[in-house]
Amino acid sequence: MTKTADDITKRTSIGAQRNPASEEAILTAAAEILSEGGLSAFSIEAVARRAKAGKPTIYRWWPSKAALLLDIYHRQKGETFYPDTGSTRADLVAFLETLLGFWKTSGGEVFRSIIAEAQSDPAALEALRDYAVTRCRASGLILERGVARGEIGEALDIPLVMELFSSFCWQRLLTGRLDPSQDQITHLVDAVLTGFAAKDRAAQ
Amino acid sequence: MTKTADDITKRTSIGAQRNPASEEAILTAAAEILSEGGLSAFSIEAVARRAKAGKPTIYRWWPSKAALLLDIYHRQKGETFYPDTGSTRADLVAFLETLLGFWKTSGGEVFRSIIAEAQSDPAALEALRDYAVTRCRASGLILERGVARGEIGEALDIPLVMELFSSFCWQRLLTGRLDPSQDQITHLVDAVLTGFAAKDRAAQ
Amino acid sequence: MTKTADDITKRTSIGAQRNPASEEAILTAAAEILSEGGLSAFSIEAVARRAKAGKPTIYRWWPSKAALLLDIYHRQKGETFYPDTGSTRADLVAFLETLLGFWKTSGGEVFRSIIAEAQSDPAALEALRDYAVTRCRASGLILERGVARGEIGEALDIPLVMELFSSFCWQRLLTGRLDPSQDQITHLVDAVLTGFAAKDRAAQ
Amino acid sequence: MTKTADDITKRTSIGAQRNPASEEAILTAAAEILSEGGLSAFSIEAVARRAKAGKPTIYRWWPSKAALLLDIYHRQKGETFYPDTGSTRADLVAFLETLLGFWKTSGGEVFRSIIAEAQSDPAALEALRDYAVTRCRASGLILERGVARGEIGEALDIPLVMELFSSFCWQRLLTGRLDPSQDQITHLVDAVLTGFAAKDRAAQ
DNA sequence: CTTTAAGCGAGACGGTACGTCATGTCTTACG
DNA sequence: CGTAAGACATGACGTACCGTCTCGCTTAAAG
Repeated sequence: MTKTADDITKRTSIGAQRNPASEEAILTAAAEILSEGGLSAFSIEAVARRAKAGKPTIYRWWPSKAALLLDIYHRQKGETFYPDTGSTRADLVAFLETLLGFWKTSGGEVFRSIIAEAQSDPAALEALRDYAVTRCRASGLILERGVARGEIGEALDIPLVMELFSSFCWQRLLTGRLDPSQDQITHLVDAVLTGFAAKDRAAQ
Repeated sequence: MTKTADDITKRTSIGAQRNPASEEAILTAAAEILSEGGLSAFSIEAVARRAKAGKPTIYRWWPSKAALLLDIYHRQKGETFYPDTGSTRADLVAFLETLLGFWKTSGGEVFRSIIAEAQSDPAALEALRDYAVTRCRASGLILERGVARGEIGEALDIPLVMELFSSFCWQRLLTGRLDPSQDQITHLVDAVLTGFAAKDRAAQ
Repeated sequence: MTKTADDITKRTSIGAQRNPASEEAILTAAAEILSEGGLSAFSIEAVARRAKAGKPTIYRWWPSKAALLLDIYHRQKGETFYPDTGSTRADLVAFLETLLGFWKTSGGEVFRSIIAEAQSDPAALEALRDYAVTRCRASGLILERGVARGEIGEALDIPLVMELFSSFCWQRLLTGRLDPSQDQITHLVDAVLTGFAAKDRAAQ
Repeated sequence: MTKTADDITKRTSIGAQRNPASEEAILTAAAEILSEGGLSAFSIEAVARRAKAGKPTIYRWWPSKAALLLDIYHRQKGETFYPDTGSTRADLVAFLETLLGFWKTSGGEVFRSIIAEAQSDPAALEALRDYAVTRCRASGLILERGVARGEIGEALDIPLVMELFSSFCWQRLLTGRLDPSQDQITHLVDAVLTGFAAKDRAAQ
């Protein structure tokens, strides 16, 4: 994303249809404001000012602050791939590292803003809930592959366990601790994967 | 807490010292507003109005909205006990159920407001981080007892694992899904405790 | 001015331009407050409340309380005419009576508020000074006609003398004594016009 | 006025009576604030802060801001003398120059604050009115001497004419134009003293 | 080939909340 | 009882955003 919100010449209506240049400018401006000043600097006014857009234009297409935030997030995230190394352990470690890494570099500010916004906006809450559930199901792919390989028992509630892992990332994001060591991540994955109940008991 | 913010007659200064009646009235009013209208209804103005207190009185003692929220939370939470049933599994299940239950009935609205607030207030973020770390360490008691009993290996990073469990609760709180079934909780505890890697592999 | 600030139904924006209905409502409300409660009741908040206008709308168009007061005064005063009876003496008497009369019935409260405000607001002070100087020059017309008629010598510093007469009115306004008798006014005009130095000396 | 409000060591109650040191400190502090920041900087809070006095101490002895201002003014003004040069004209010129000069150097800020305050405080208005009337009567001494000398006819309403002169000074004070030239003052005095009606008419 | 209808920027509108300041009253602790 | 100190309820200050509105325009599609 090399171009910024400033490189407009003069946008105006292109007829009775949504102007992609305005949409572009608004989303870019919004993302910039968020990354520069955080959620507290993020207001519809500020976005409109920066994007040189009218406020009604924003309200026309995004009913709330949260909707705008969600749009920014999806545009930044792009496609999500779940690496397939052949090992559930490695896949899980990669999953956690990728997510935390993405949030650390760019998307974190946006996503934590979405979560914050959802706490006072019921519609945003619902969107967030749907998103979270969907993501847990999608990322379950990692464990499903493990089941197929016979690494994991079939009785496991896969989305529930994936929720556990993603929750850990959420909590780290929300408390500003996105930098767990490589060791911590592998330790965590190992602990959950093999269970931390003493092995002699498991052998009983 | 049977009495509400309304049962004051006429508060005034009691000299050059903090008036406990005002503090009481403010915290009560704040808690009521939060539980009735959620975070979006929660403003210093509204608290002052309801508590029949002056805004400066609030700002004098609570530097920010977040500080007020934290105070409310601590007052509602009271002492935290970690049940000791003699079984790590049962202790963990009880821990999760207690936390989710507390959030479902009263404290949840407050705590999710704190998290939201922390996403735009650096000081609140720090307070939240400290609180989260402290709580994970404290709740580690459950696993420490397990280690002492020989149920759990000594190599385990206890706070990290407790973080996992509490994160799950956070995520449920933040997505408005505080009602996992009893089964889900036990399933989750079992999965993590015994590991979900297929047992024949563990036996290898 | 028969209609009051209350007879609005529902004002709103009429586009990116000043809404005359709002301006009207604000000025009317401000004038009413001033005449009912005096300067101490006059606050931007109170005006906004009564005019059912937003505070920012007031601040957008009137940078200060003083600016608002000046606007009210000009609107109340309307055009100023200096009667031409053919006699300087009669013109001066009429001038004083008209000014004192106007202040007694409606404009006095406004003008003394402007003077008060100017004592703590440099911009208002400047506006007041300009106004005072301009008015003294304009009312000099009365004496200029006298000069043209040969009633008054040409060497007289006309604005300075008019300042003297208007000052008298100011002082009466500011000390709440707007009711000098007809006799006092004529006595004053005569004293200044013919000089109060004993006539035998003038004849020397 | 060499000592300032700061040279206190530690004032406290001297028993059940007014503490002169506090009174002194309060008046000094008030005068300093007024001369440094003008009326807009003048508040009971600020005075208390600077004088290191309790607010109730101020309220106990001065019922209003205006009372405090009046006290400051009287203390600054000291005794008033009306020079007696043997010539009414010279006496009047000296009177105007002395008054304007005093206001220019020190007392002006205080007096214009009193006038401003009186526009929103009925009690202050009354005090100001009484003061103005008294002063006009007292300064009438100048003209009374002229009458005694035969310079001025006996029919003149002396206080009314003195009001005219003092009004001129008030107006200059209130519009921030305390620097009329020597010429203007003498011109004014001459104009009023000898009358500005053309002499040929007076001779008719 | 016009009309029409929607989108656009701009920005004013009535509001609400912000965080700060001053008001005048009150109580305490001390002398 | 007078004092310094300072907390209290109240309410105005001036600012920032909110979400809605109308303006004057531009342009693609419908008649």
